[in-house]
Amino acid sequence: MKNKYVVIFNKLVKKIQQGIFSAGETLPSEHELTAQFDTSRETIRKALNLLAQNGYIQKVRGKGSVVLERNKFKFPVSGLTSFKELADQMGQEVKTSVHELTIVTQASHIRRQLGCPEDAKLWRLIRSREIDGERIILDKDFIREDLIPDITKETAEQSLYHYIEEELGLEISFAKKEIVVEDITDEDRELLDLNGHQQVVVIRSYVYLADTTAFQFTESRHRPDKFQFVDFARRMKA
Amino acid sequence: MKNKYVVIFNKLVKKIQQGIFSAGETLPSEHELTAQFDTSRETIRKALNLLAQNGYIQKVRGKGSVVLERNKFKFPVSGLTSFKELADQMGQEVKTSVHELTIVTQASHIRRQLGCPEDAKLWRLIRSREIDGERIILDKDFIREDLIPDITKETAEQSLYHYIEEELGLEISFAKKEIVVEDITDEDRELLDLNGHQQVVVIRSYVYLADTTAFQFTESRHRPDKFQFVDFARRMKA
DNA sequence: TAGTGGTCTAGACCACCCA
DNA sequence: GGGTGGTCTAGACCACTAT
Repeated sequence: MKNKYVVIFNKLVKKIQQGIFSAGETLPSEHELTAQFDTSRETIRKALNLLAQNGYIQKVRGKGSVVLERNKFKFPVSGLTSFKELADQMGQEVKTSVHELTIVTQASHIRRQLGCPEDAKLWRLIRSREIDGERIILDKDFIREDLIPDITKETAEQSLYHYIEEELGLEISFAKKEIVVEDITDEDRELLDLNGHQQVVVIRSYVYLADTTAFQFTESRHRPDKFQFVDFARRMKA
Repeated sequence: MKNKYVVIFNKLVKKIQQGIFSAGETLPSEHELTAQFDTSRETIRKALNLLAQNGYIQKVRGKGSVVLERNKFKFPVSGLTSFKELADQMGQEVKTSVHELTIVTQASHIRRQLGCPEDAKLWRLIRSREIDGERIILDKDFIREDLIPDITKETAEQSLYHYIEEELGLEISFAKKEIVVEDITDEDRELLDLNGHQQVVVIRSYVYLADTTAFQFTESRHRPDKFQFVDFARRMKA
């Protein structure tokens, strides 16, 4: 909350959410905002770029920054969100069960994908997520033990990301994801309430730290009727 | 190709693709690049931000811009890509069949979502996509007729986006997407080679022009075994 | 300590939109 | 023509990483 442009971004988000700036209208011009926040125009522009990237506004040359409607979709913040954040946002009751938490020394293909030493140990973590009394999601993680040394059943049941970012002070930076649909496995049958479904939606992701090291591979298997993914894509600009 | 930072971005991409800068190494420092390209540091930073947004590099404070590996996933350019671009990238033989191309005056719920006048007409376009001899994808579009007046069977079979951007000179800006899995309909059964599948992956999207007007709603229905979505998410920064 | 990227400033000129 | 956002410059100071 220190960066000036982040502070300004947050203030503008609040005003949009409160309806002080409402959809369809334009924000005050960059020049005006520069005066209001007593800063430079480039700083204002950084704040506005953040608003645009998060789908709050769209900038139109010669016209202004138009406030967009944000309600047609509920946005679970496109991209990097932990399961817990998502569940909290949805306001649903969620129960996580840890089925396996072990150290493995095999799985060299995953070790290679993560780009870590051949002798590195990996955590193997299997969790199911129960929402409204049904086990709907199966999360299977491989996590580098040399980077994240202490994982307990308790942290795995709570938020792993919170532990990594807050307690270990590591910064999670980006993730590559793949979404496909696959036939169910015996493991799915055992650990999920499939309700007759024969396929699951599989999200595979590699998660990277701020120093470019990959530390986690996750396979998240969702029952199709309870799966939703929302995305907000825009043409890339600087 | 006029903007200085875009030109620099393209030159750096080429060098990375040629392996002149290879994965794991760092690019020359911003200071150095400023001298090399005879420009200001902020301009170099814009080019580097583009590289980062497109997954070519990751910047690490105090260290440099690290070149990332780009081959673990094939990236079909996250976000806004037309079907034709995608198919071209994959190098697959694709055949598009137009099943319906009409003007509708009902469908007021879609008209409301698009935020267009109640009396506006909408194109209704239904196409199937055949890849390797199988009809795998069913695309159902609603398009504002007041913005895109002339759609022929031929343009619908070729690239609609090419027509909109190149011929009409409209700039497509961003899209909101939702991905879910649904049971098949009679229409799916009729127009797709489902190969026994009982569900399809449905991508619903609203597509916006640069002036913030929504002009298209698309429902793209994919046979699950042929569906893949790749995403490259990063923490948002300015 | 030297070098890196991150932020911030105060100007400038341009392309575009609208009255 | 006056206002808008888009680009670009030439500095400055800071936080971080390496050695």
